[in-house]
Amino acid sequence: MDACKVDMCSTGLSLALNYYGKSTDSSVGNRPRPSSGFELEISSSAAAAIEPSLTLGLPGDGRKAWSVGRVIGKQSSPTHSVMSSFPGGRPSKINGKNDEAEKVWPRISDEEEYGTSRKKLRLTKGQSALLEDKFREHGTLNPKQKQDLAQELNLRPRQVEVWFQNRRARSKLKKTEVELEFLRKCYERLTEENIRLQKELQELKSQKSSAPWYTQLHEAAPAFAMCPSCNKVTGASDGSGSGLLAAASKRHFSNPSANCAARFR
DNA sequence: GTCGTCAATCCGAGGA
DNA sequence: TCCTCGGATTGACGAC
Repeated sequence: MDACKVDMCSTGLSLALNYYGKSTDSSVGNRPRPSSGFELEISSSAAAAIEPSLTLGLPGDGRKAWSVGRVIGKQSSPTHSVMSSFPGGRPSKINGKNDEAEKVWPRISDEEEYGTSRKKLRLTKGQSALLEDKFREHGTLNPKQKQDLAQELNLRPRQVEVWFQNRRARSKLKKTEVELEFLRKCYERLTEENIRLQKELQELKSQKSSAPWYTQLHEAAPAFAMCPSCNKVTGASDGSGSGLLAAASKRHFSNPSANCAARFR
């Protein structure tokens, strides 16, 4: 697992972007648990207004335990073999090149479904376009819609189902990539902000230590205020702590993660 | 138990 | 030859 982490000392915030690499090992004997995706972890050491820990996991939901690699040459189960869409001996090309006229809703006959070699079906542009349109309308199809669409495209319902399944998976992947890019940018912004705040804090600290004693006294004044009605000297009413640091952090840190979080809404 | 969906993976086709 | 795309398979899981 790769991870990058930044501690925002001045704010008590800690950020970690974890990447869980994709496991390709699908050995049956010692089944690993492939888990892949990105996870942004925002945690706060301060028991303050920020959520103690926020984890954004991508893309797996942890539901899947593992998957066993396919056995080459294995015939699929009866239910699946009926649905199989790699018919043996089916020519994918005519005269070495796909003929557009022939490609209009190519039909696969039943006997072609049980062949030995695995030929890849390529959907025509028209078929793909229609499938895309339907996908934009609804990400999943009910059995009736599936049947109708299959009929319209001259495909088997199973092929339509598989197409939607793959389409969902790939669009999710795409979305994950976009989110990852956003999180990276967010992370970079927060890192820069953190560096800037640290620098500013240092400057303020050095200013404070080098200032004359009466200036320091003046800056500390908010801790002791005069009540306008009773003219008595009292402690600061909001109890928000010592002037310099509190003011500085109030002025410069107004929830830096808010901008990033807002964009997820 | 059946069905639908998902994650992981395979693997043929085609382009660089 | 390598890489990417995309259609297909498989097994797990949840809902019913």
